[in-house]
Amino acid sequence: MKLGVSPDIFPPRSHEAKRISVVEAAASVFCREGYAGANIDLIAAGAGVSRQTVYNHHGDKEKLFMAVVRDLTERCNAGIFATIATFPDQPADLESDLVAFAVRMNRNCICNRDGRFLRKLIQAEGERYPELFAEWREQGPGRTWSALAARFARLAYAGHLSIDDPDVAARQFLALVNAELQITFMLGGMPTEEEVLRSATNGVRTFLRAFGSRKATSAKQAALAHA
Amino acid sequence: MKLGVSPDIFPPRSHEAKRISVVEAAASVFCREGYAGANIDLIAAGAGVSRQTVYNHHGDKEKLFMAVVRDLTERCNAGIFATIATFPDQPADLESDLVAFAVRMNRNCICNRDGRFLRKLIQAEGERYPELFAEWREQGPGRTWSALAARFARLAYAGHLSIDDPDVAARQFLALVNAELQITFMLGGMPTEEEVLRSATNGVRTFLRAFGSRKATSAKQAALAHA
DNA sequence: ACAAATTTAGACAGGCTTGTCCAATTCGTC
DNA sequence: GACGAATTGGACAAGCCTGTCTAAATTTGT
Repeated sequence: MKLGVSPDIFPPRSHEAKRISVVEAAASVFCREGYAGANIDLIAAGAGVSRQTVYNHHGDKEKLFMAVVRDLTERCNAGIFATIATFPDQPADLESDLVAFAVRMNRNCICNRDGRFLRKLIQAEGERYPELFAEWREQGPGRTWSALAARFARLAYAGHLSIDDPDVAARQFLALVNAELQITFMLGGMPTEEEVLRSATNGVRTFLRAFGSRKATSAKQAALAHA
Repeated sequence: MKLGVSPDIFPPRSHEAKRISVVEAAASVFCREGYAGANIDLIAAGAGVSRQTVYNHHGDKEKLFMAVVRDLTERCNAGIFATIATFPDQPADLESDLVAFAVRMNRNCICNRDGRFLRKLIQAEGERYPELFAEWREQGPGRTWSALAARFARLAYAGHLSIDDPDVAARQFLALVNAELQITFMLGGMPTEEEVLRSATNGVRTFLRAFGSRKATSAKQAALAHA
């Protein structure tokens, strides 16, 4: 075991660590250059690995691409469901709790590295690999919307919201809190913390104007009147 | 018809027709395969011309790509502003008029061939050609939102809506009426007429729950109470 | 119909990329 | 330290693509 300072930029890594490193670098290059434009040498260099190692681990370019997509899909879905678990089921202040939830959702799932990469790969190559992205579609957005809809339905049942169709409300919630980030997303950019917060704030405000229950609203107005 | 101008200013009609045909075919191939994956032979075949003609008209692959983007940007912006001109400034039935407007917007600008192609090119190559898409960004979304915001402000001033910030309302209107089409757009697909109508109907309903003026609402309720 | 411009098909060089092979080196583990 | 597995760098063939060139065929304007 070497105890001296290693001059290498890349410290020694295990077999599995290298496999992961290759997938990470591949994700970056596939996203930046597209599938056809991606260069295995560039990926190997990005991973700090020889080209042969890339082939040893993943066979060929297409298998590597699939590994990248599977990896991103899995991590993104995990992040999304972890974040949905933080939904404010018993809100202290509904508006600020929903804004905070929306910001978490954006920061942890949509704007982060994995989210942006997966979105770009889906947009660029989705038509070429239908079966690959069909899995994402069912596991990801489908279940996300259902889970979110269930949470909103619970809020409505508890009297915090007035919702006809929880599925529609869930989709519209996501659309609203991202309304001002569309352009940034389309160009693959990363919105600033301020932009995320502003979009979420405006979106939640509109969402509550549409779906806020009259009970909660009048209670709040009464509280304001008392003060 | 002849004005005695030098003939070389007027290229033969089929010359120009071929130029257009090449750009159209190029748009299709660039979108399907990405910039790096696009093949000039494929474009030439799609346009029904020889490869040399492609080079005669457009120089090289990059110039051809820029011509494609400029073409799509121009046509899309023209379509968007033509559609915004049909905004219901004096609505008979606000809800159904806004739904019809949203459907027009989707059908003529967002879901049509040019819209889908331009969106995909921006997503795939936007970071590689910042100056090219910066123009689109300013001429397109920026002006679209301003124009739409102005129309909503007028509706609010006339008492049909209750809006704090017309710019935010305009962006949220677009986000809401497209809320249920996101997945289809992401995969580059074309939503059915029913999907467009349903998304617009749900979106406008929520929009009006949030921004419908109390005057109009209470007038409607009064009318219902009278009946 | 004639002359000029345009288009075509095909060949071609040059460059780049994928994927393989191999000998030398390094790593992990005993 | 020693042994087997993994890794490296480089060379390599094969294929693809861009962009150029040419000579022949076609179209256009007059």
